[in-house]
Amino acid sequence: MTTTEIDSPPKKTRIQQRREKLVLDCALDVFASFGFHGSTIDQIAAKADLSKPNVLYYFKSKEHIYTSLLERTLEGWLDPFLAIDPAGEPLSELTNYISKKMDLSFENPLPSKLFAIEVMSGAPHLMETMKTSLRAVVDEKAAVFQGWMDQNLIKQIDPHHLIFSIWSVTQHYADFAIQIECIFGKPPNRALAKEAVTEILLGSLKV
Amino acid sequence: MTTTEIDSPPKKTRIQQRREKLVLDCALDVFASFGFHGSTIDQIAAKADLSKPNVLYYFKSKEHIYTSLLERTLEGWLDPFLAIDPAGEPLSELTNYISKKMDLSFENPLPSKLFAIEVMSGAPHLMETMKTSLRAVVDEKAAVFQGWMDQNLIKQIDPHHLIFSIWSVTQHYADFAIQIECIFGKPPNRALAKEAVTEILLGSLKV
DNA sequence: GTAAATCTTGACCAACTGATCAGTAATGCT
DNA sequence: AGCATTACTGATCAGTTGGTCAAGATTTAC
Repeated sequence: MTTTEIDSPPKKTRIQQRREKLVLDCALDVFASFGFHGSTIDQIAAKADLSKPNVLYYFKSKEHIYTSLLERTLEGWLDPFLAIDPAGEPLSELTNYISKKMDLSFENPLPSKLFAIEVMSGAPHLMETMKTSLRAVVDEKAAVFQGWMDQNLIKQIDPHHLIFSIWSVTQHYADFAIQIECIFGKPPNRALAKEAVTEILLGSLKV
Repeated sequence: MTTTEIDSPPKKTRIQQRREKLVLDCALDVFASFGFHGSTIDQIAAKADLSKPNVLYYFKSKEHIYTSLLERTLEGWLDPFLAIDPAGEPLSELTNYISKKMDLSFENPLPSKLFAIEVMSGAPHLMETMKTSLRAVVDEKAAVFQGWMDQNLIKQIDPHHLIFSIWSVTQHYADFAIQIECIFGKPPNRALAKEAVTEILLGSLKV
């Protein structure tokens, strides 16, 4: 009569929780560099300091690791995007969104890289999500942007392409961090990057 | 006294030329989707309709295919960028550059994807090039942009980040073509995309 | 035509891949 | 303590990988 029966399907041990998180963290590191086909369970196991069978004790297959990782990563992915407030002041909402995305790119670039490689590999595990939920979310926010434009709060620009532009530029600082560092000869000044990017992306929206 | 002795080192047979090109074309298709580690010689051979040993007859290893491909692709890569004329009218030069990059992304997206995956995999084969020649080229054009800004022909924006933004947005239409198609439910209207992107990227530069 | 050079292939190899399994160690529970 | 569940391991397997090689087919040059 202790803590049984509640939460019947996912009765996770403490070790299970820790190990699964450990494996997913290490898997993110590997998959975000080499994609699904280019990564091996051995790489993940080595990074997690576990034996390969032990990794497969927590996830029944390589694909299960990958899909679990995609799900977990997807969870927090659209949060800043969804947080854009239709009732807020357009330019400050967009500025804030870009700021959050740039912070994410600098502090936590791996999820962005994971998605990028998945999409470039043909998106076999994300296709359905993109065609349904992602599309719905994008269309919804595009409508919000369009509303702002109709009210003449910002200039007229195709809202979908505006979203794509913001995504591509901000995530570029995650996906292409190495290239940027090579060209600068050092890691970029984050504040400067954020400022420049914001001005480039939003400068044309001011009425 | 026919066509001998000229071009002494690379005395390529007609078959050699054709086959090497065929292999590289097919390799581009494979490597641009799965990266170096995720691709196999068998995939390339199958796509080229050649046997694996036959592919290895023309390139001694998988890595030789890959590096040859990177070299060949890099050749034409920076051409539009280098073609930006310091003496030209800034906004039309930039508009023209963006137009060319967008056309490339739509018509020939694979080179962009190839580079993207290579960079995200840690750029093991491009590191030196990026730190030297690419950096030099970017710095040179950044100086040109800075010159335009100093003459007040366009507004002040950090030129390096302007270059990164243009690259990321235009190449996004190559690298993330699948995602864009999922969200639109169909391939995007190219003219509209080009127009929107140009306005977003350059709108803030108008004096 | 024919001989030399080029081209192509099937068979093969060692290393690695994802995955299984029987058995062992550690842990949790009373 | 003692027992059941959970956690972990080495050995192993079948399939795939990059790469080799000797031998045969084809093209080229004269």
